[in-house]
Amino acid sequence: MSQEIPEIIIGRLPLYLRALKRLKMTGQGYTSSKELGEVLNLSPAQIRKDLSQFGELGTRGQGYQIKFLINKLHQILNLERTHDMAIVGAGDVGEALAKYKNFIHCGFQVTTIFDNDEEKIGTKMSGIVVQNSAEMTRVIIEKEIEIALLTTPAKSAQEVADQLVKAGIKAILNYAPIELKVPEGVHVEHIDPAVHLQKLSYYLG
Amino acid sequence: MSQEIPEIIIGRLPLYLRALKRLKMTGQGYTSSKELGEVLNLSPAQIRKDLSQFGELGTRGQGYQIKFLINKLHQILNLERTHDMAIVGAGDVGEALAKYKNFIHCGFQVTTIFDNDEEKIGTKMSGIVVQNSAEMTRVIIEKEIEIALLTTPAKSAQEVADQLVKAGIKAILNYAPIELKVPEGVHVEHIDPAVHLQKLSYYLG
DNA sequence: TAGATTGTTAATCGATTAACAATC
DNA sequence: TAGATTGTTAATCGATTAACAATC
Repeated sequence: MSQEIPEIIIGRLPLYLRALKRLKMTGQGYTSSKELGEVLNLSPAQIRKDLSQFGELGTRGQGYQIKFLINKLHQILNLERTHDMAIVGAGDVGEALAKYKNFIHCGFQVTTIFDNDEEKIGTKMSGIVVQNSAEMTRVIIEKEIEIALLTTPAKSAQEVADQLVKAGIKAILNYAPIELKVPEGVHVEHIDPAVHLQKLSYYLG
Repeated sequence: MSQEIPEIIIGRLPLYLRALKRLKMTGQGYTSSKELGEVLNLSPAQIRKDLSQFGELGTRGQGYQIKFLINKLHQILNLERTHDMAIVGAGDVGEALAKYKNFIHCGFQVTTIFDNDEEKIGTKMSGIVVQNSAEMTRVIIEKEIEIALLTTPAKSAQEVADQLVKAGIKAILNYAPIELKVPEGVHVEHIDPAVHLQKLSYYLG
């Protein structure tokens, strides 16, 4: 049935989900593409087009039932179960992510932390014992970890990514300031605050 | 001369800059759109098109002089001076950003931290005294802070953004999981790890 | 000169928007 | 029935790519 949905649409689904959860808290049962558009600064047409990729999720004349649509998005985005994640790199960024409270509430949890620094191995970070990176492949497979949060320095990021791919990881959230090479079928998202700031800086001119 | 450059192009310039700095470290003097494309997983044509928006920055037959192009991008992106930033919200995310080491090396520095929690006001976070949010407008103007890192809970984010706008802030890096409404001329970039993870999660299905 | 690579035009591709019949 | 709002088609818009003359 469903043929290849454009990545740009997949990227918007979490925003829809976030907005819907927010609207649900206000107590209302239904919303419309118009209302969602206002909340998200998107056009109603775009929202209808995006959602229609996954079937007829609304009702003409009434709009979208919030509860139903949240459920549907959970299904589509594979959020019906919690995903286990590993942090690779027990530096400041790794620590911040280990402490980050929103994850569990969004369907994710950090279960494992790796580092190659002898000083750090065996110590606890946010309640989790830091393990030796040398054990990474084995542990990832054993614990069925699905997602890696890559927080090593740029220098070693590609090497670590290669190991993660070997361990069967298909999803990497990359905090290292470098573009990673990964084979087809492995997905990488990038977060680099400096890149965002430099973009903002342009508009200060 | 230069008429309205598309935002999508501005967003790629920091990536070019990052890649160029990396190439410079290898010691080579020139690069090409082909090489940059390989490093960044972009097409050479796109890189040439993007750069040509800002004049003839390369030399036919030779490519781009790395030093010159880095300089030029610094000019374009307003990175020839350091930008002062304020963190609003002294929680875990705020703390992580206060500690983040890459900023200064990219042309940014955190000079001020605000919070409205009596317990936190007056304490130090990464060497910076947390100030009362009630003083925010005054302090931002006095210290000529240009960029705000918004790390409050979603609940208060819009209200804080409104105050920031009143204080004359034109650039906000928003870590709160909510879309902000800001007037024309104010620029917002969003960072929400959960949104990236939920996108990745789709591809695990 | 031959090889390399830019800057730029035209062609292609894909995403967004407008419009409206369907239908609650 | 009248009003509202979806799902979908067609039109528009903008971004990417291909191709090549210019030129080092």
